[in-house]
Amino acid sequence: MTRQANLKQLDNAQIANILSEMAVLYAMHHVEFKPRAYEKAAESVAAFHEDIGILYKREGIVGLQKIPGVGKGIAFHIEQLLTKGSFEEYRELKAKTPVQIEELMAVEGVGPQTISMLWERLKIKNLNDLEKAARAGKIQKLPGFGKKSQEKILRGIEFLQQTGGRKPLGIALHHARELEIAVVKFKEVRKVAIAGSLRRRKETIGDVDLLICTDKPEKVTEQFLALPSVRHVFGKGTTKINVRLRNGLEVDVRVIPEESWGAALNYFTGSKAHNVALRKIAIKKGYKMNEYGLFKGKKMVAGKTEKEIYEKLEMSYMEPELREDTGEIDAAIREFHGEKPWLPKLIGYSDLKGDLQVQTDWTDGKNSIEEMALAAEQMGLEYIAITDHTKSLAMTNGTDEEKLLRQMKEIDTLNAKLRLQGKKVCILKGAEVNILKDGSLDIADEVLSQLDVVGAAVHTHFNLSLSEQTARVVAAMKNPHVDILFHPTGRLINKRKPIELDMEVVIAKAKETKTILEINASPERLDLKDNFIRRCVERGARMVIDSDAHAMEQYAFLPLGIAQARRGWAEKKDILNTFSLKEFLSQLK
DNA sequence: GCCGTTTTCGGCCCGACTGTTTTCAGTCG
Repeated sequence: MTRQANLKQLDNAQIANILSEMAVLYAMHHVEFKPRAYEKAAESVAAFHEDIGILYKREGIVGLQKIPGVGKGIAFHIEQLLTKGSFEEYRELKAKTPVQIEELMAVEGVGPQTISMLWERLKIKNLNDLEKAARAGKIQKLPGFGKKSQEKILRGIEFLQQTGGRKPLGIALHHARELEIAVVKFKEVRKVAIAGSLRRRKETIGDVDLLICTDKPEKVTEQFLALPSVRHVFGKGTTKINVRLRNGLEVDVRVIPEESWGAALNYFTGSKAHNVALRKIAIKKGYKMNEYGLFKGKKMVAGKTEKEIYEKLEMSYMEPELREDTGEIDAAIREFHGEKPWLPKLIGYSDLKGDLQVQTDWTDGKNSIEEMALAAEQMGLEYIAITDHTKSLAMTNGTDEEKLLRQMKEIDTLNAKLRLQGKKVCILKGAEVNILKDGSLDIADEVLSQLDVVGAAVHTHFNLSLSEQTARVVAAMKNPHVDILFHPTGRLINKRKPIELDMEVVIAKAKETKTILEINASPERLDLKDNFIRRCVERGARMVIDSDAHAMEQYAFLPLGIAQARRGWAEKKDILNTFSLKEFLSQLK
């Protein structure tokens, strides 16, 4: 079993990056069909629910071929990546074109053919070279290029340097909704909708797709371009405009006629993979499908609503969060024909009854326990757990045993006061206990046993090896007082990588020890992320969705967590804080 | 290179817009 030994530490994201580089390299050399094959494989690897290295250790090359879009050829390449860190074709192609593909591709408007030309003619290898060449006016002299292409490249580089490309869901959603409100006020606008990855609630957003339904496209585009929030116009046509807002967000606007509303909504919501799969099915059934509708010959047979399109294709309606071509279409077809397993009945956006991670001014929160409780009641919650940080997290003024006991008394007093005032919200005694390097906790069991709910979390030693980190977290889950594992992978979106954790083991142990895994809804965390949530659902491990609020207004994070749960195919029953207080408490250890 | 309600061979989604052209390639979603 040579494959057991000496695996290079390549994670899914790194493998996906190399496969996607292969796609570009083949495209640069005008190889047909391979680019799409590699790109598809890269997407599945990036979204795969398990660490591919672990999958390979367990099941070998045959296991790798279980990844959608990965056949014999690419499985072999992945094996090479895992065992040797590279593979022949990759080395050869890189030798021919030794350029920084990922950073060049990130520039808006730059694709494989441009990169190829830049290398051949100007020996441009990276973003730095590109910027210099553009500033020196060398790009506009290339065949097929001109002054405008050169300026576009410079703007693209500037944008990348400012933003790093993608914005967290929470921020993009907020800005997009403001825009939606502004547009809906235009007189000639009949309907507005946010589409794209934002409608699917992906954790980060490249740009906003805004659909506008109107009979007067010229007038509406004119009004839109005159909005004070529009800073720069990249392009405008009769049905499509592309702008950058003052807040840095890039927006694609499509103007849609009423009869095509559903087709356009479907088309621009994506994902691309979901669309491609739908269109293939449409073709098989003798239709043609585009953003204007579903057509039999020249006759439009559906398009006004998404539902009627799906029905014509003999599938049930799929919620936007499911549309990633990861099994939802098969499930929708089965459901339409009355066969199981059906699509999940996703947890709804108003299904949460509690929040199990709330910090207060006892540590690093902004508001008092009482303020947080009253705000929770306003949000329609029935219970919250106060989970201030514990002592080993010195920078947050963490609580020790003595302080925790005092806080418990205060919570008793407050609960009594709230009852007298006729309030319904109940405050649970909790803590966000630190998991120390060896998996033990920084608060004594005797005190933990007096709390209603105990959350444990990793806040230090992020760099342990896979086996050490997994063992550490499992040890904490085995503690009979630990009810919830908070933000299990510790990642910060666009800032900090997740800790090395064997999630298959963590999920199995969570089930075994009756430890709940948290979906932390804080916009910078969204941890667990969607693919792990889906794995928990499949394995029957239980979860909660928490805001991790450090201030009253942060309960508004909860819908972001619900969105991730929906992307992970979670139903109400999978998320324990959809239960009433009594039911919830009965589920704890 | 992948994949199968047309298939183990022969296909592989579709349209808008831009820039530099004068009929189209490249990029994007």
